[in-house]
Amino acid sequence: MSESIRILIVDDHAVVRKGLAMVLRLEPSFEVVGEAENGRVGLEAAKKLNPDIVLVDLVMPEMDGQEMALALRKSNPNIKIMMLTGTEVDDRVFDLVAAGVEGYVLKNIEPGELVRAIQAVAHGEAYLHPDVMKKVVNKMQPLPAPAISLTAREMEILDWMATPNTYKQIASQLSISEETVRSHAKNILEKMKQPNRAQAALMAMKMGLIKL
Amino acid sequence: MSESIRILIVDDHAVVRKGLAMVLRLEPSFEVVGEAENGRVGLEAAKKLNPDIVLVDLVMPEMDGQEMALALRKSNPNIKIMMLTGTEVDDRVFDLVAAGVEGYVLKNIEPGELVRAIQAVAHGEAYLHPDVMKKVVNKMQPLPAPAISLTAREMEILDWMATPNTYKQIASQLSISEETVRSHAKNILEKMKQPNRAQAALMAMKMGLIKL
DNA sequence: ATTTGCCTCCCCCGCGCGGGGGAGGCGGAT
DNA sequence: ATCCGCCTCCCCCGCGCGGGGGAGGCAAAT
Repeated sequence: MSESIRILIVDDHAVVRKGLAMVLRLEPSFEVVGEAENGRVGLEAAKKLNPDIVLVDLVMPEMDGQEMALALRKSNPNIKIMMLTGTEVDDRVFDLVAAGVEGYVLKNIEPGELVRAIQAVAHGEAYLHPDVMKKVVNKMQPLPAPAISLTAREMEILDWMATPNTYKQIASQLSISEETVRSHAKNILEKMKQPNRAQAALMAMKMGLIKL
Repeated sequence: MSESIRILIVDDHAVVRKGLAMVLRLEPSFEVVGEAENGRVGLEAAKKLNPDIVLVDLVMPEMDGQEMALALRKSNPNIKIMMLTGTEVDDRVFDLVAAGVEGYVLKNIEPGELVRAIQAVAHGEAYLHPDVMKKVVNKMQPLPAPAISLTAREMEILDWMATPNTYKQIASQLSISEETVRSHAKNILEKMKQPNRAQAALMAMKMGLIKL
């Protein structure tokens, strides 16, 4: 807050760059330090200028925003990345947030909101457009478990089946016979329609049945 | 937008309830239709009043916000849930968003922001406090891969190791000898320091090395 | 009181797999 | 021209595990 926020704008349309720059310069605490017309140029500019944050258009010729974001993340992890796209939420957003992109806004955002978004991201927060956030949150929700009803004991065994322990080891942990564990395991595999421990464990993880 | 947003407030502190109600009534499009002092009461009130959205304090006696949210989600999935907590972001937030809670704000939120958050959630968007969002996004990022460098071929084999196929089947798919697959598998397990296919597959999934 | 679901325990068989060894060809790096 | 990483292929051993049986006890539901 004490120092100004140094911004680099990367977009293939000159009009958009100029427009963004104009809007952002209205904010006294912002300093637009550079512009670039595609990912390749933007990447080099970012390395030279070392801005606090880069505003990157997702769709660009030569090198798009996705590639640039991944590359920049590797070379300069301290530079925050704010992704800009059209009104549609792209599925690439998952790869982007997974890659550590801090911000994601749509181009129809209101200037005031954009300013707040940039401030938030520059201060170490994450800012995702509501639509994007909703998509991300939805993605987190475990898949609709297709009618798999395991008993409490079976859930417990399933947890253990996702560990390196052998059935014998699991048995001694639970103070029951190995045969009992094998019995439960058989029922679990049948209920889950999985051929072995490995697949059952993977399926359980996908459905959120077991902790990661 | 045409109709007003009907709100139910659930918090164990009367002062907080009154304060919230007062703030929210200032917004003409809001209608506070009820208050409750704990989850159990709030749950019944919600079923009777069928509000558009419930503001729920996370920590309450008798039945806390988590329990209430899960129960309400089951009985009335159409009612939006906005969780309120102190200044600390609780780890339960993961279970909550996974359960489908649409909103999560801290109590030090500014009134104007709270109004906007409620409007956003009521309109079907998701609103998470920036700190919460950051935590959630971080959770999505694959764990920092601790220096596991697999060759291209090994990555390919690893993918297959996460499937139900036997090494023999994988071999025939790739048109190589089963022995070669076993060879790669041995190297992979050693590099990943995992005792078997199952653990390697789970680890690969956690690290985002393989698709879900 | 009978049924039903759940947990418990037992036997046998075959095979997929982990772990140990070794070896040859091929391409890039130096 | 030599070295080294990668991919390829081979052998043997032991055991963990999947799949097929069956059985008894106990509590809740009916």
